[in-house]
Amino acid sequence: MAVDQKAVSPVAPEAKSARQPLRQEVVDGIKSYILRNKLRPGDPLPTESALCEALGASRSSVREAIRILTALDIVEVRHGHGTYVGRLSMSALVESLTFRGLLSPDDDFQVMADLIEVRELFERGMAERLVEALDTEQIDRLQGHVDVMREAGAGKGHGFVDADRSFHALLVAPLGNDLIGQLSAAFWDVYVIVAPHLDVFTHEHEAATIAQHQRIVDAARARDAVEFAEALSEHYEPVRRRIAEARARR
Amino acid sequence: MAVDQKAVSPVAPEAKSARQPLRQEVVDGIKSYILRNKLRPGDPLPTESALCEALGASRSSVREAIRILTALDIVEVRHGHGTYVGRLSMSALVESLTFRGLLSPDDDFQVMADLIEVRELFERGMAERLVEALDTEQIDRLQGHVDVMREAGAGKGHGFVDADRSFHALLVAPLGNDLIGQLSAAFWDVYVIVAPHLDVFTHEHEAATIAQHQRIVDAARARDAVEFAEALSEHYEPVRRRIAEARARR
DNA sequence: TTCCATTTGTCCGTATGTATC
DNA sequence: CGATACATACGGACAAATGGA
Repeated sequence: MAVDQKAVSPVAPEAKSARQPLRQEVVDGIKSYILRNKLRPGDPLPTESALCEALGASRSSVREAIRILTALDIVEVRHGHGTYVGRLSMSALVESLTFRGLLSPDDDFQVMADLIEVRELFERGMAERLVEALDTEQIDRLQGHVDVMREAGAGKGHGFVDADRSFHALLVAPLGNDLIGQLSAAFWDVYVIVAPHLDVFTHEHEAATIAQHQRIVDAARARDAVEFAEALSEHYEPVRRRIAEARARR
Repeated sequence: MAVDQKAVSPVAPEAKSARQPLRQEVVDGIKSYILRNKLRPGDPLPTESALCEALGASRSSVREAIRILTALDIVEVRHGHGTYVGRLSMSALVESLTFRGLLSPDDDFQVMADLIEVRELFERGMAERLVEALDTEQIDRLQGHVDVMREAGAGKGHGFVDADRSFHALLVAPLGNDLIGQLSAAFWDVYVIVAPHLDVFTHEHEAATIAQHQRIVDAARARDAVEFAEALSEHYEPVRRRIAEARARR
């Protein structure tokens, strides 16, 4: 049915100083269009040809602008279907950090160590609030993830790591701070992608890992913030050690 | 002179499942090229035409791939000069978070509140380590930034906010965790960009802000972690309050 | 199922703007 | 100043994917 708004503004004449590349104007134009019409993730955007007309740019420029916005997950394109507002996820951060981790042959281990440290800071720094905020149902779901880890074992492979990822996602959820949850998940993704390339062995000792997660759940159920923080330490310590070992191996 | 390596790999035939768009293959090809040759930020990349030949793609596809990589700050383009390895900064995160903050008319204040909470967590959660790690010279430099804030006042405008930004960047620097510093700076940038659009007044009371920073410096000099953490609380509390007030104003 | 319209993906040729020598 | 190398931008053409008739 087509939205009835006045369409995308035709790009200001820009007087003399057109220092800015045209595609950047198109990027800003599309951003403004989304904001002006208060679109939400998933909402449809005009077709490429419509954007060309509205913004007075060639299809190449419009497409390059869309590519930039796609990389930032501000728009999402479905081949043969259309262009839509993106999910505004942390995908760009994951890509960027992953590449940084893979690139630096010197300090790549530092990148990994930094990642883990921030994740631990999120959980340990919020220990008091977490043992308060976690309700019984959430703790039961945490226990469920630990059980899944027990069943999955080393065998099926990513059933284990998926449960681990979900566990930590659920752990920080009750904070009500989406940013922490998304950053934590993003760092996890980066770690899982980069670690194998650096000979950092993840989850070599499943049994120990499971026990550490169990201790975290038990501490949460007991509402014991100190024990909770110590359990987190015990969980992150071997991760730090594996990174240090891999670093020493080089 | 041209680097003498075997050039970019010509994209695997990909058997049957060529689900992936060609530009994505080009993206991966350029990434691989950088990794394989261990290039560093600032190093030159092949020209567009060279990449076309090497990867067997048209200029359009190569250019769109470059656009994606520039959005992630993995490559950097200088018009009329060439293409280079990017700085791998957090620019993509800033753009993405900024847009998210501007987009959501409902929970945009939540995005801002989350940002501030993470920044405070970085500094408060590291309080013990910070008062240990900060040496006299660094504390003197912190004091210098506070002095700059005093002189700048409300007058010159961004001399004040620049000093504030530098203060917090320097504050977390001794942790030796670049990720924390870069995230903290990125969140600051997002806050400064988004806040004016939400009628969140930043720095309405310069005098109070200066006093709060001074208290942080004094606590660091006294190596008093508890006082240090309390000073940080006093500093972040009015920020949270301003966001809450703006939220209530809607 | 086939056919068809719509939309994005890819390619090419050309012209222009920009930086360096 | 011109010459060269490179990125920017345009417009047209055809291929591929999607969804509906």
